[in-house]
Amino acid sequence: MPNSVDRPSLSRSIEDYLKVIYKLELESGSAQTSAIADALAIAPPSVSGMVKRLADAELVTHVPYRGVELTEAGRRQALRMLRRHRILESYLIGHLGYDWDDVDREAERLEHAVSDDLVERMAVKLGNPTHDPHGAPIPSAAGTIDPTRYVPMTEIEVGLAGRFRMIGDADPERLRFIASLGLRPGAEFRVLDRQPFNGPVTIELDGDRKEVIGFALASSLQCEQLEEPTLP
Amino acid sequence: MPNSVDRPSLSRSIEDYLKVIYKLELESGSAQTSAIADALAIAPPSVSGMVKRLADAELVTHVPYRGVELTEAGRRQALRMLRRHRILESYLIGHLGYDWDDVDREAERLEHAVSDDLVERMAVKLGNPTHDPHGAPIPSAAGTIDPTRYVPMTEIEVGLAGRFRMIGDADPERLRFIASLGLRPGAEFRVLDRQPFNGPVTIELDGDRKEVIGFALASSLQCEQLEEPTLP
DNA sequence: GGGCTAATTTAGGCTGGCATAAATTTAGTT
DNA sequence: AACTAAATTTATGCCAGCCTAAATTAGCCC
Repeated sequence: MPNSVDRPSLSRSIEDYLKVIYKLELESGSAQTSAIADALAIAPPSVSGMVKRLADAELVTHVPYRGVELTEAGRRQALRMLRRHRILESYLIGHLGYDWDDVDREAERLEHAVSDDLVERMAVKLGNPTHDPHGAPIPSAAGTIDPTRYVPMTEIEVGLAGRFRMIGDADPERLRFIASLGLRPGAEFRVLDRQPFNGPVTIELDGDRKEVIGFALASSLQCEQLEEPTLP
Repeated sequence: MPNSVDRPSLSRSIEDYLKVIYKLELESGSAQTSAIADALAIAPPSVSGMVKRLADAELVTHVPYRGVELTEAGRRQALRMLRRHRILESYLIGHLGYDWDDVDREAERLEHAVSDDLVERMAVKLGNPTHDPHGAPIPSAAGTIDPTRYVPMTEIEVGLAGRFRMIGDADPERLRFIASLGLRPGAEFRVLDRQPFNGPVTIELDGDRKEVIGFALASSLQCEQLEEPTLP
């Protein structure tokens, strides 16, 4: 019996808050009330109220007017949710015929309902993957996660090669579009051109195909830089 | 797109009420406030309140002090939940290694979260089964269900043969015990003895093994009678 | 450092879903 | 027909989570 006693079972709402706070901390270092409200599509005062409850439960620390930070317990729960979500996505795609772009909604609903036991059974069926089909790292059951940081495609210099690793976005239309370009996690490319003023990026794929990608989209594509820039 | 518009999405609580009311109607013809309260382990006044809401939503008709009856819409939703539950159980057992006795809890949690789409995908993977591993009929996606009525083991006369078809109970301990007797859905037996005053039933299994089963347990075993009683 | 704006929190309200205590109805005696 | 026990409903209240409107605070500009 790996589970200590009975889970206090966080509410669905709290689980969502923790997930969002984790992502915000990751992206911008801190989680502010309005950013949380935006991400969850609720009004800022509602966030203030919930933040108080989260702080009471010692899942976050809160400095008034300054934002919120996950405690160790909060981080553990957030990673647990992330694991659930990504294992679920992987399983739905691998064993139930879901599409790359279509799977997020379903995983979002299930992640609040599945037991840890079920998640681990799915993980076993999948061969305990470390990355999901979007290229995102899957936290381990113990709560550790691959800390690799990627760079947005918009920051790779012209002339250099890169490898597309992960798409943070979950919008099905964007995912479908990316897939239609032939960009799947692991795909290599070379940056041919980068327009100034947040302009589009042109890349070469498979050694011959050229694709032009808008700035907003390109900056959501997390990549690995495969060559060092030549010093001037 | 089989789904009309967007589901009004019943709350988890309402889904549970409808399921319980359906089962009570099936077992005893009617669903009374206290029976619902018992089944859901909540206080009777809470049921009164919810019944009002269910009646407002036209899922149920309510005659004060007399109990409650599903409307056509309520019945449809109840059968939808039953399908979810039984498809989920079947899938968890068939594809994720869950045990017969262990699966109910997990299905109970998931049935409120899965989409219709996912349920149908699971059904396809299972080959669109009509019965779940406990022998219970699975409603079709269209909302029809095998109307076969079985009789409790306690009502089969001494000397006659029967076939165990279905166990209504979900208590893991009871399920394990039944399994340990070698009683699986489909198993044939012959009633050797039936004690009066709600006494135990003795059956013969596999042509030679004798088992004595207490009244309470035996009356939860839904069976088919395989021979007609000889007229006196 | 005074004042503006934007972010945040407080105040007060609503709904769903539960509870307990008290009133009411039903049904079964006698 | 009246009484009583059990079932049910009404009356209130609580908590989680959301809302809007109003007050407060932080950050910045001049």
